[in-house]
Amino acid sequence: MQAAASREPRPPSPRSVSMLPIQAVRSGTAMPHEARGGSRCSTCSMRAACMPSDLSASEFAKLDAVICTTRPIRRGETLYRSGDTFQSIYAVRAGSFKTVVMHRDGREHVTGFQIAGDALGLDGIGSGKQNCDAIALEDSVVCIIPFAQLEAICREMKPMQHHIYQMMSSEIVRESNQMMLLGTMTAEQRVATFLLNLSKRFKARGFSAVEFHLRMTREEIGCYLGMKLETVSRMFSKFQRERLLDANGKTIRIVDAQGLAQV
Amino acid sequence: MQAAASREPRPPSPRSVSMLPIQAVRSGTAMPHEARGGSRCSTCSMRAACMPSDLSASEFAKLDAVICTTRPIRRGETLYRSGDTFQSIYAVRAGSFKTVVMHRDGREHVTGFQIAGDALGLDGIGSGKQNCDAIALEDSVVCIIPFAQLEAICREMKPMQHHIYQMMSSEIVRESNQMMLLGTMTAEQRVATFLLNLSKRFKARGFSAVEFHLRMTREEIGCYLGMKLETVSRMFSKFQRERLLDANGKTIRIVDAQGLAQV
DNA sequence: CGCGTCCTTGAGCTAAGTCAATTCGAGTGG
DNA sequence: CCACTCGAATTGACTTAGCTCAAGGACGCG
Repeated sequence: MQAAASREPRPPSPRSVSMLPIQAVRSGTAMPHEARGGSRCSTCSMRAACMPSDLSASEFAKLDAVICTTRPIRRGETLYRSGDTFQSIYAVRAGSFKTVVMHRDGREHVTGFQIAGDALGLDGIGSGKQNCDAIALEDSVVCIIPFAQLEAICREMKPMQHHIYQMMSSEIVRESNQMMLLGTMTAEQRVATFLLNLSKRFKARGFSAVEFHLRMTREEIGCYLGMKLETVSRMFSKFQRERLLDANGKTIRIVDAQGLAQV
Repeated sequence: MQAAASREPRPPSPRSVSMLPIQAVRSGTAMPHEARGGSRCSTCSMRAACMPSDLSASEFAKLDAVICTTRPIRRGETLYRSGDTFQSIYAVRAGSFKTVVMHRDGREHVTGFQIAGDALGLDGIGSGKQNCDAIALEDSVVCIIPFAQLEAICREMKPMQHHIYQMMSSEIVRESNQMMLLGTMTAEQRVATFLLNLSKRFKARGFSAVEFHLRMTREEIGCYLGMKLETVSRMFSKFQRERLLDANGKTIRIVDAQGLAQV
């Protein structure tokens, strides 16, 4: 329970590592911390989501030197667990995750779903320990960003510093909105808001805003929205009857976004 | 109703002011705090809450040069409003606040209560606009911390940089826990958790953990906990019947903290 | 000392939860 | 390729926690 005083074992010199190809992933096993190289931010398709837009070439080079490793996570496996020592933050490069907080009495709550381009692990900085479990909803890949090194970079690179503040602040705002949803909306409104929000995020990442595949179960959605899985299912059916939605299992087609918005 | 764009007149040169006593508060107001002399972080009784503990004297001096102004806010007045241009973050020096987010349809939700030592305004960094209203629950005083200057300081002062990350991360964790509360707990559990949490925070600030005065109405509590004011009232009465609590209007005495915890 | 705000309590209602019975569908193994 | 299995999803019937509406009481402030 007691937090360790020093939480960041100095990582090895970034420079030496970044230039080398990292050994291939061991087959089959899911060892934490296995990592592979060749992941340059400067060429990443999700760049716009993770980085400030106004970096110079030399600044990019510095970043590439630090964020040199990615890690594949299979569906159902955890990227980190509540209580793990915090060392790095992560960016989802491909796939998707859920973050789950657990109360000692076993109560569970999904605090968020992260898709490609989203950040993970920001909640660990405060206490030096991860505060939730991050679990892959499908086979996924994350970029590993050692936080101590990121902090150092931010001290030299103003746009990067500001960007990190913005990311954290945005997470605070996102959570405020979710609190509002949980505190004031009906089940119907929550589900509608959830779908529209997902749609917007998919669109922002270049996917279809109208038709998409849910990676999570009804139960996980319910756990995120503060309701039971049966209620989620009923709302899906209801929206379908009202011609707002076309839901076929996990495939969702939004028929009337405006209608959904004013539920 | 319409928020003014900026309600913070650019403070005069920090250096000149920080050494001078700040002008007296307008007559009539009964400001509930000690001497209004220079607002130096280095001598502030709430220091431990706002600052890293390991600053050198010269580092303190730099901070004192930036965080030079305080602002009194009367009960019911707003420190900032949703949509205001973000410029500064704030530390509550005395008194207390609530933060309220509002949905376009008029739905309102209280996202937090802040007491002395707490930070305000972290949610504005992301978008450059304040995301909620901050309203004083009693006559209060805040320290104004211009964010651009704070960022500059953080680039030079590693402990301060880390401290800001920690504060923001802790806010994310706090909100996660509140989401869990809203998503999974019964009304009874929410109220018990709320009271114990307040108690803990008062204790951490040197006030009694057992007996305290609520600054907010039942309605505001309900709005924070996602329930109606009548339900809040009923839970107070229930706890009183069960000898867990002694509630007399806004004065609360916690009789059986352990009992409350396992409700 | 009178008025408005806040709080308490009761009675009945309703949205969402619980429990249960099918149905669907993606994998798995013969 | 089909049968089988097991988790996921849907739907219905019934229950209940918390909401709504209403009335009365307490308190604090001008």
